[in-house]
Amino acid sequence: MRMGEGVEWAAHACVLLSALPDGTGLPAAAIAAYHDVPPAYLAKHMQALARAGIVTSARGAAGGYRLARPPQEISLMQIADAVDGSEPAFRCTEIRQRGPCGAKPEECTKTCGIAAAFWAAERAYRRQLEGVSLAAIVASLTGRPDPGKFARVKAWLEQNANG
Amino acid sequence: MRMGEGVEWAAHACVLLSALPDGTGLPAAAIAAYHDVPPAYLAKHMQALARAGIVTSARGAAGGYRLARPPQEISLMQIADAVDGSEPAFRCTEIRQRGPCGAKPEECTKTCGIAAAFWAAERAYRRQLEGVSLAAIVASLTGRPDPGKFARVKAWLEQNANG
DNA sequence: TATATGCCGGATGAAAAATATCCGCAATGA
DNA sequence: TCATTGCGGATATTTTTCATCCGGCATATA
Ligand code: FES
Ligand code: FES
Repeated sequence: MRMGEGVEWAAHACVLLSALPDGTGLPAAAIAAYHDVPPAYLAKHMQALARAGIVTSARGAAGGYRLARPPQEISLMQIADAVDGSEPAFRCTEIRQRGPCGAKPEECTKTCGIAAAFWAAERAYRRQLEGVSLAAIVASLTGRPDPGKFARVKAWLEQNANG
Repeated sequence: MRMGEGVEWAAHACVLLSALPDGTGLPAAAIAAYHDVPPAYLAKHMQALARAGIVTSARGAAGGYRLARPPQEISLMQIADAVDGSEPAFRCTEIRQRGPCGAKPEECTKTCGIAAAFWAAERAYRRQLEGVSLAAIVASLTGRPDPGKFARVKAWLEQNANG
């Protein structure tokens, strides 16, 4: 069971966008350059974030991406859903209805206990991620290591942001 | 993020094995026929269950599979791990160390907050599945619909089991 | 011992999904 | 007008999953 690597890219992109000065936009190409990932592919993921309403996009010269909401109101779950899809990981194919002793459809009014257990576990997973906001992530990242780092990022942003 | 469909097969296979009379074994081909799934492929998953110590296998005439432990001591998590692998779904590629403002390795002594959040959610998922025993699944399945069903399964097993 | 049964593991192939790129189009500001 | 930038679709490449097959070995039964 593996999650697409685009989720890591998108989450870090959102962290970067959270440091973007108000009223400016950051082009997808700049976000890709910052993280050293393929620009065309990251652009796809940014489009997914835009469709999900997590970031807003402005086309044309002086355009780019910025967060659609304050970081407190963006959760990791929303980012992962936008990029990786929100379908359940466990897919029940109603195997209990197949074979020589298969249950008849009218006997299967309630979901199979196995599927129910997996889906309950996925709900626990989702509940956990819904409780982690982008703001909390940023706080855990910027607080620590070296104040110069934040300044360098800010300088890079001012050079590469539009607006 | 999707889980292999072999997990559903293996879980149902374990449910079936839990109804197997003591001292008998059920060949992989019989398990496949019971669920109407490709025999050769299910055999692979059964081998994985055997390697994980969830079922034991007996070769030769009158051989087959049976549970290695009582159903109370088998969890859905163990089955999923055996069949689908136990690697974390979220893979951190240390993207924070890349690009023009990348952090130096010596700054990255602790795991990135994003990866930590995803892995914490996966722990919640695992904790949930570890709490569901095969015995609980069987109870939720056999209690309900129709007593004749259980008898039919038993009869099928007696016809197809070895031992 | 001979034979049939049945698991084991590796090799192989087909199908699907993830990864990655490109291009034409529309929108926007200079 | 013209350069810039996001949008969406089409396409190509790589990786993973799904599935089958076969030779080898172990075991029970006759
Ligand atoms: S029938 Fe799909 S999990 Fe039981
Ligand atoms: S560097 Fe991998 S999740 Fe942050």
